[in-house]
Amino acid sequence: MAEDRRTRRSRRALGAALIELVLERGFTALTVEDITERADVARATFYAHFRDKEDLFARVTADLLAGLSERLAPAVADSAVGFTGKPVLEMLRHAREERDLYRIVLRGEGDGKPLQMFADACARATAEEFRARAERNAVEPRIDPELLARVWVGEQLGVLRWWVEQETPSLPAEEVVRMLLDLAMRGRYWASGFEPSA
Amino acid sequence: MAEDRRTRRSRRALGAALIELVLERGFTALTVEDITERADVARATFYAHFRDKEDLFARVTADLLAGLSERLAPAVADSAVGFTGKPVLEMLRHAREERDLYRIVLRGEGDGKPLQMFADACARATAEEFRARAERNAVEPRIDPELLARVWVGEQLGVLRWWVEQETPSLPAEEVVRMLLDLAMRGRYWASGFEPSA
DNA sequence: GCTGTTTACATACAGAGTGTTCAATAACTT
DNA sequence: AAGTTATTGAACACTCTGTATGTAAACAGC
Repeated sequence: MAEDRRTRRSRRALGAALIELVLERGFTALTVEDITERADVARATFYAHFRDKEDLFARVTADLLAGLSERLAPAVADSAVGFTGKPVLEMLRHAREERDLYRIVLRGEGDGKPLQMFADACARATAEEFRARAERNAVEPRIDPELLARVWVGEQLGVLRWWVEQETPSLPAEEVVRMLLDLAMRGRYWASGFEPSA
Repeated sequence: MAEDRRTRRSRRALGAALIELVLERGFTALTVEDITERADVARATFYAHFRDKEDLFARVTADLLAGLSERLAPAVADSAVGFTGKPVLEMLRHAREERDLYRIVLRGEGDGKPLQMFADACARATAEEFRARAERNAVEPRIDPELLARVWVGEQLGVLRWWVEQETPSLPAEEVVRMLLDLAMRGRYWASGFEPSA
């Protein structure tokens, strides 16, 4: 008794319909009936599975996050310190496969709650990592770890959003990671070949 | 016949009520009646001024943006090249004064449209600036200007969001700007006192 | 102050969407 | 094949929306 096939069919159809429609019209503009109609499912069936449309959206994004962390686990274990590298590359690949959903989430659809929660979680973890490094090396960091974490996360999300919004990516994932690493190590002014101005 | 005092009173009360309530319950959870009740205004009056709640929100944020660019104009003129400096400092000060609204916008409330539009506008302008610099110095940039722009904007917004969300800022605006400048010039690894890892 | 104009108000209304319930039917599992 | 479980369409009360009123109040200019 793994799971009834009808249940799976309905759930998947509704999830897929939601993604399609959010891309077309935006989350708030949608009605439950819009979704069930696209999914070719009765409205009553929707409520048999989900409380409301935000519930459906929450589950879809939760699944995405689960898929991401599953893929990230080995990469993170590899690169020990410093996230910019294998983990980021793996995330870009994941984003390429699930581009539609990434677009939706990164646009902040659905009140932006999933996005903000993800960003905050990343920032907290990153800040902790930075603090741990400072501790380990017995250095007083000149840059506040909290701020550094926000810089890092903001940078990643900004680039990721840009990358998934392009029709056909102007840069392959590997190039993006290379540039980000370069930037992190040498700074922005150096990277673009100029001296600071003001 | 500058403007009827009643009109101003109603508009302001509704705008203020919206800001309060969005912070308390989030934009989508609000009804027009919630807003008019808080503003102590009849519901019919709301519709005399605004089409719906997104219209009200759009005007409130448009005013904020207008205020920002007004304050930014002289600072941008000063620092000629390179935004990270006076303009950013001025923005932080503006954010401190209008913290509630900044929180709302940066959380992506109201479908995140104002935020995304602002971010995209910044990114386009920044990318153009980077390209112009490369042109001017006749250098082939090792980092894609488009990506660099997204990095920059993502970084600014990430830090800004963190900064306005704190109850009492852990760092004064001047410190934040100093660190951002430092980061931009020397890179992240150097800044935190460590060598790159992977 | 008076006067004509403009705004605010309370109320009512139709329409859309929500979330729930129910009995009949269809699809599934074992 | 039998028993279980999901889907369906219909009906329901409810909330919110956006519009349209006539009336009362507040306003600007003289």
